[in-house]
Amino acid sequence: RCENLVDVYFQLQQQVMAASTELGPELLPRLLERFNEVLSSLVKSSFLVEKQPPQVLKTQTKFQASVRFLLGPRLLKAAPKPYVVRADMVTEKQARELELSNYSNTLSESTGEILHNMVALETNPTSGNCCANFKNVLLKKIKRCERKGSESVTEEKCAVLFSTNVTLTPSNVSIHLQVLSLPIVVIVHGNQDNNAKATVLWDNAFSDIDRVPFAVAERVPWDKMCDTLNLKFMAEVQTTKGLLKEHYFFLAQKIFNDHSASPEDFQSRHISWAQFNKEILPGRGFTFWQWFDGVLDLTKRCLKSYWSDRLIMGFISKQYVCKLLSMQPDGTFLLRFSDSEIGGITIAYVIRGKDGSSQVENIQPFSAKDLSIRSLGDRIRDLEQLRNLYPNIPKDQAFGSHYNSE
Amino acid sequence: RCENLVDVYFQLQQQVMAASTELGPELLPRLLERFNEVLSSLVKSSFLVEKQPPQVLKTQTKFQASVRFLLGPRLLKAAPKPYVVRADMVTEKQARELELSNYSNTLSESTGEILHNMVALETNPTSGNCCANFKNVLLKKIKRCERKGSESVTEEKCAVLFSTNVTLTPSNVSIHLQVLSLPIVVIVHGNQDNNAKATVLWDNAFSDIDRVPFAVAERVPWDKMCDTLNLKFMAEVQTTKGLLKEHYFFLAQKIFNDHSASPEDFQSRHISWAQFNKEILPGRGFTFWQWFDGVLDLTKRCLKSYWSDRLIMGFISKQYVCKLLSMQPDGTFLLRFSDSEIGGITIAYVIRGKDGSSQVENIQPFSAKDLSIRSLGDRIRDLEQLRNLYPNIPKDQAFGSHYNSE
DNA sequence: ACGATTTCCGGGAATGAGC
DNA sequence: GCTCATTCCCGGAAATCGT
Repeated sequence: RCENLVDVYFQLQQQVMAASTELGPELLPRLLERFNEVLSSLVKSSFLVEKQPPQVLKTQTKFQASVRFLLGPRLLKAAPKPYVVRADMVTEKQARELELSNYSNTLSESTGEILHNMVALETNPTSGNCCANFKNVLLKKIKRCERKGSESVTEEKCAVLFSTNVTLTPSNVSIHLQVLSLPIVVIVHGNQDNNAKATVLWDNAFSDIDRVPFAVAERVPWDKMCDTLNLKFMAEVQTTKGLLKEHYFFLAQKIFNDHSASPEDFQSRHISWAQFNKEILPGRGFTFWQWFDGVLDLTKRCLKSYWSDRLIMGFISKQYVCKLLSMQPDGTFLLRFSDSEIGGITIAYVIRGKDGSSQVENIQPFSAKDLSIRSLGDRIRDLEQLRNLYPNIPKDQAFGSHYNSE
Repeated sequence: RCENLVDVYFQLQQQVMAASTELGPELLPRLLERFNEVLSSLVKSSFLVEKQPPQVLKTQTKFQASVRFLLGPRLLKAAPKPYVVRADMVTEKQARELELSNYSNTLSESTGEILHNMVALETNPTSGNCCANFKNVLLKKIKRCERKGSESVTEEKCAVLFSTNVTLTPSNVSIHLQVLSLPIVVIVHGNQDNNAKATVLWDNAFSDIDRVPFAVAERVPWDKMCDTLNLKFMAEVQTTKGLLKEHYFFLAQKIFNDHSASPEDFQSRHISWAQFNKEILPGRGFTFWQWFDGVLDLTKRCLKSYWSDRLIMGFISKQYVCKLLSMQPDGTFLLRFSDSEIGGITIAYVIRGKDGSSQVENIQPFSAKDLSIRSLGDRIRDLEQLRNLYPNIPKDQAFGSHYNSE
């Protein structure tokens, strides 16, 4: 597709050249200059990141990336010595300056050394793709920017700048190609992964297509956030069963810390980045996202099939569960994610005395580690006091297919 | 002490110089040359490794070492710019060549890059020590030698060569100082630690003082081995209670795989390196040393106090235990190290029926991990069938001080 | 003193080398 | 296919930084 444009370009150029005598000495140079501009911008925009580096990037850990020069096969046919593409870390500020200069600047200082960052731009003879494949790249160390106030390192976005100089074959024009990766959060330890993922999620979900790098809204409509959380949940857990209205309502209550508003009230509200992953949930030791990510992780690792069978109510408050279960017969239970513990799921069940009194109990939440020792299904089978999954499915019917053979 | 020798040397030299005219033109040059030799050898032998690098050295892991130039304070008083000592890995072969050349050669090729291997030789003003302190050294990668046949990388010995050039102040003589560390086994992963420790233990215990680097006997008298194991055991476990005659007998039976010889027979035997840590014990998946080191580790980590109270028979065969216990009353037990499992301790006890029949049981051995969950003492308290520690100490009396509060 | 950030490194798992 | 050797990297613990 891109090649066609080049063909058109060259045809046009030839026609102009053929008609050069007729065009007169004033028009011709201006036309030729215009041609150069067009070619240059065409060529530059055909230099793309094919495989993005990981957006949460850990130092001292190998990663992969690749760039592709779409017009390479067309314009670099007789490359004498292979062109080399280099990859460099750039800060958000550097990226912004590059963008402003329309990618004509070259990079001054490095913000972190990348090992094996020079790779030949090669045209694969079979597929005809002109790529530079960074297979063994590793960020040695990151130089952090000066941060203002409460900003944490996991809110800091950088990018990888891929750049090379090529000489186009027919015209012998030398051209500097540069392209930026998507924004990247650099971490040095797994304990920063959570927060880095939040930054990336927020950026990917709420940034405009053509923004100044890497500006993104500070607050967004809650229903957009819901969509984002839902997509993230389904992608992460690998399930087709998404979040439901009631789940969103519960999540809204949690993130806004508002237990009086109605579902409709929340619809029109806005949620800020601070509420999402900076402010600690009241009475807890973690943020909304840290909690939600814990649920993602637990569900992905241990509860995928249960969730997909809709056996997990999950996103529901303890109080509401209490209300629901207290009207149910003895041994009715349901599953909800722990509010107090990251990555925990708990079983709530009702004990009903002969006199009709009812009491709702919550079992100490299970972590992914617990469930890897003995699965949720088996644990449910073990517990005699559990009879029916809310509203009233006999537990063996609901969970039978998840029991492991004794 | 060393300084005194230098003083004597200089006095002697001055006397000779004073008498120079009397000595005549033939004698004087020869005397002076002799003086130089003496000074040189004196100076060279005052360059020492103060703190040895770890003899089991893992790549990519920081370590420390230091060298000291005893005559530094005496002979380098007015050093204009600080002298730099460098540290390099050398193979056994290189070490041998250095030794042969009497440390006059310089190193040709490196066998592994050491990071931060250049350190200033500085005289501490308060203590007056002239040292180069390698605080932050790290072996990046090791180049292995070609190995013959069944040799494993953990049998390969190298060393660190410390070297520097200094100019002595009074005489202005320049001199090249070199000194080798003790032999070192380089590993790349913790799973090689065992075998590397075996090589080092064997080398430290059985090498001659002045040997060609790093020659060591291939077989040694068993009683020397016993001493070595005993010293190692006490050092490692940090106990004053060493191994006993019966323990040596059991170890001999195990390592020689000979269950008919008497303790005296073993006394005169020789044990080979292969028997120590190359040959797999019959029917087991490990060598003698691997097993013994497992015992060391377990005892050091979980059983120090029990061993020091002599509550652990430990090194005793299952068969012999059976014989001992079967003549004891019901519930008599003792503790022995597992033969089949590395780093395991098992409880053997006797069950005596009312008819006088007896049966000796062995409890599934406990590992260090098991014992860190619940200690040995508490486990013994838990087990109702255990009554008296062999020969006949009530268990609460023997182990009472090791019980943890409930 | 505390939380944030980073370094250090043991050890499981994957990969590669040699047979 | 196995064993030996190495690389890769998670995540606990400790050190260090910043305030």
